[in-house]
Amino acid sequence: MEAASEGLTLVWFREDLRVHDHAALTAARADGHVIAVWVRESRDDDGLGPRPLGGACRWWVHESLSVLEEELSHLGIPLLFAAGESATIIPELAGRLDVDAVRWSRRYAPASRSLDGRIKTELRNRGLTVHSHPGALLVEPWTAAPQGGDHYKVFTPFWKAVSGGDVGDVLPVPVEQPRLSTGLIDSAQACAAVTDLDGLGLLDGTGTGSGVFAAADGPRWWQDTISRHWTPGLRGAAAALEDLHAGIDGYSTAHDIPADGASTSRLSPRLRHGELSPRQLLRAAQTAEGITVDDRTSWIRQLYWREFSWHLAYHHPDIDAWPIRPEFNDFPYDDDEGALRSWQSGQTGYPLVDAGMTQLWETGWMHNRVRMVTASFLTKNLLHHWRHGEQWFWDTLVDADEANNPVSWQWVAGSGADAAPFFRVFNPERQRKRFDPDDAYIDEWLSETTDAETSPIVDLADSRHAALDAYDQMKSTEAST
DNA sequence: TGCCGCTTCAA
DNA sequence: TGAAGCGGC
Repeated sequence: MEAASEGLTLVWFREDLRVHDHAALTAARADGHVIAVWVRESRDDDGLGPRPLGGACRWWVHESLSVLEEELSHLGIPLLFAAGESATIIPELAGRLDVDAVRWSRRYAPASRSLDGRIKTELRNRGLTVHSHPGALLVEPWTAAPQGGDHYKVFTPFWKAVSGGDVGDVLPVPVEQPRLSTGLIDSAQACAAVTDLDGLGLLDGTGTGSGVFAAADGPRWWQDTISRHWTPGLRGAAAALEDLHAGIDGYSTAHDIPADGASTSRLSPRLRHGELSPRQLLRAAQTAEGITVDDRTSWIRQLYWREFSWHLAYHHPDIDAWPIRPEFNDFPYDDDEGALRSWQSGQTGYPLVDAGMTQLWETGWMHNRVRMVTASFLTKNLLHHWRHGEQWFWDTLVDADEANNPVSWQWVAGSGADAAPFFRVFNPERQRKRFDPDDAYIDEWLSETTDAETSPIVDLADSRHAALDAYDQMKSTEAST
């Protein structure tokens, strides 16, 4: 092991809000001392950078950052906050702090990778050492490809090819460092973009699409409600990890049941914000005792669905805006504004859909099976473009990420590479009977009065036929061009 | 990781 | 009359 020198490294935290299993932080500590920064990034003129956070994620990140600041402080590492364009802020901070190196965990969305590449070049031109480290994924997207193809388009071959590989060991929390001089922090704060956590404005407003509710409930109400259901940051993540065994046990049969219980592990926001690493979860799942092969395998499979989504997102720029199958550009969507509002506010008259949309609004999270049902309802029964649903989920889910969210919507809408055939239209009444036969989930989220007062906004059989007609119309457009 | 309508066949 | 099996969408 290398002896620690007096080097100073700036570690740029992004979607990796943890101090364990953090390759960039570990490497930086091995080189000497560390100062950390998190930037609320706005996209530059070229549209580079991460997709602006939705409302629910802004709340989560605000809370999680305040915990991360504490955790880093226990290690003697100051965490700086800044808002603006990272292409300007990171080099300026590196200069003012006079660091020797800059390190970060890789991100994989094309617009973010381009920005990171640009920043890396700029820093190297100034003579700094720069390293990006893996950590957000088990499989680097450029390392897996089928024979004669550039990337996998179907999950099962991807899963067979990449699962079972060695992912290495979980890294421990680095050892504490001596306090850095206050003069150093002062020089960073001379940078105009540097602020404190509240100064980032993450809690201002409720997000782009949530005006639907804002008028009735006021802008703070939403965050206050969501916050009753989650504890972002270290303690919450550790508790979620302790529940992992219960989450895996019985998973292969129970994961389709939306009613509250131990049927799902609710780890998605932890992964989204990097409070837990996929490697750590994989290791924990592999070593959990008293678990059947079926349960273990189907749980780990879900981890790899996330990998597959990022694999697709890496290879498809603008996956949140354009269909992977281009013929869906000609799909005759209806896009009725009132229908969208009814869906968003859980007033479609179909209890499973309305319960799901209510759970989303109240908690920032929705059970996966219900996500599929509500998404099918919007894109097929209401004939809305999947992008509108994707944007609503982006704004309201605490686990919305740039890959899973658009890829899953495209999967349901039929425009994805490995998508469900379009004619698979979920029937929300039938799904309700199959997966919530005792109304446990419905009763959890819908009051009897709302349930009874709302009459269905569309007929299931008629709207299903209309969707199949629209699909035929798209195909005939395709055939004639 | 469907749904529907049709057919068959046993009560 | 309805469960069960299928093929088409």
